[in-house]
Amino acid sequence: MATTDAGNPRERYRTQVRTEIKKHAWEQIATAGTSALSLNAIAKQMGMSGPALYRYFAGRDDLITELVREAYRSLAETLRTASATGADLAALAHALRAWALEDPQRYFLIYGTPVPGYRAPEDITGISDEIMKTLLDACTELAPDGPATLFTAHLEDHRDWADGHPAPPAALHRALAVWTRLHGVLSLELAGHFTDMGFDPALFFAAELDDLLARPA
Amino acid sequence: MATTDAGNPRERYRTQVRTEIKKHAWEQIATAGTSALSLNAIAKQMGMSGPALYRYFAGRDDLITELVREAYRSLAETLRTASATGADLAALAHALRAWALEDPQRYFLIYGTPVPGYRAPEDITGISDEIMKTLLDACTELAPDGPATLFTAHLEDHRDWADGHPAPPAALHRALAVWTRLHGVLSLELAGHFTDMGFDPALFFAAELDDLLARPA
DNA sequence: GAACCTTCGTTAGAAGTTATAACTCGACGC
DNA sequence: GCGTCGAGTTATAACTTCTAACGAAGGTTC
Repeated sequence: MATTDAGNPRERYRTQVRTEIKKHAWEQIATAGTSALSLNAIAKQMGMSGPALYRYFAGRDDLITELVREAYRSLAETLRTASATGADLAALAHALRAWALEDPQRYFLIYGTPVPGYRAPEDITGISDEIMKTLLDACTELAPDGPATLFTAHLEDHRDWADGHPAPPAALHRALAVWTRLHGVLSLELAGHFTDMGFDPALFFAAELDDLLARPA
Repeated sequence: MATTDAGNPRERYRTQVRTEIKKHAWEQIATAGTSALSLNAIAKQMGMSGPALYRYFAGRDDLITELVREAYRSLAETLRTASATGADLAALAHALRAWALEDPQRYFLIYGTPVPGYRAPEDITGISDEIMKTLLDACTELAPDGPATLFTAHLEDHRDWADGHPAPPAALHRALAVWTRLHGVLSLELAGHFTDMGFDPALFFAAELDDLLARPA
């Protein structure tokens, strides 16, 4: 929380209003979805009228981008602290699920339907790199090596995304599998595709996780 | 295409205009995303002004619901014809991927970020049941039985969603795994999370599929 | 202390959206 | 021929984002 609140009282007030705006924005998103986010409604809730918000955000897109950044930071921090307290891959996965269930729309803000033209700012991709790094750490720690397959051979030649991480190809593969499989279960659960199906999503998530932990590749 | 075009010329004109509206809507969605869909813009493209569209759709939500229905129907038909031509699970998976790549926003219309309050009409869940049925068929055909696990035991007691399908628990589990894992890879690929990572998404998809085909559980 | 200047919040307004109401016109059945 | 039904129109309300111009209140500088 020790974000740069410069001694300047003007600046301090400014950041405080910004965070209050974002707080209301998160509430709106959580209840009605990102598409229903309205600057006017936020302004009304804060007792000030319309265009005042443009002193704090360049526009709707800028606010949403800031929320995406915040979501990425929150996820990265969640996984970082989990990893720092000696969590293995399984604990990391459960931390991810808990974080996602805490606010499904926040999860979808990161991993949900993209807007065709939109390209995330550079600093955001940096945070996503950190997330990938903690995932790669947990995967290399789990099983240093594994059997070579067609895809691990391909990854050997295309490991730029690992950003110099010393993970062996099998760990790279496992990291990708963890990411996509957990996202597969999680996103469909959060989207409500499992409701009325009868089975327990938590058990299915655990089963997928067990499978990821057990297998060599 | 043999949808009920009643002999009534009035009715025929009506359905033709409806399909033309949907055609323009699909174009808008494909290029700018569902959130950017504008009834006004569609009307302008068709050379008629604004409120005329309300003769054909009750509103924006009604049009989108119809598009969702159409997307579900398209996917169900794609998988049905693939299955009818003797396709196994692998071919089914590749048909799914081809269908998704053909129009990513159409895929996200079904499996993307949900609107918190929204509940799909009854007939749509019916189509989704058919999709699940062809998936279950392919899974039972592939491996009639498999080892009992904790989750298969749970599925044994919660198989209402299979809707009376005679698939053994292992096949139920495999169907769920196929669904969620392929969705995991596909949705992240379509959302652009793999761009700039270097590896080939098609190879990763194939690797996940191979894993799904090889394993007993 | 007085003048200045930056920043905040305001109101007014443009351009866009969904959606409703009321009206006109044309085609079809009798 | 005439009535009815439906399609498309304009007008209007109630929204939205966002810009422009203005007033007021704060801190800074002389």
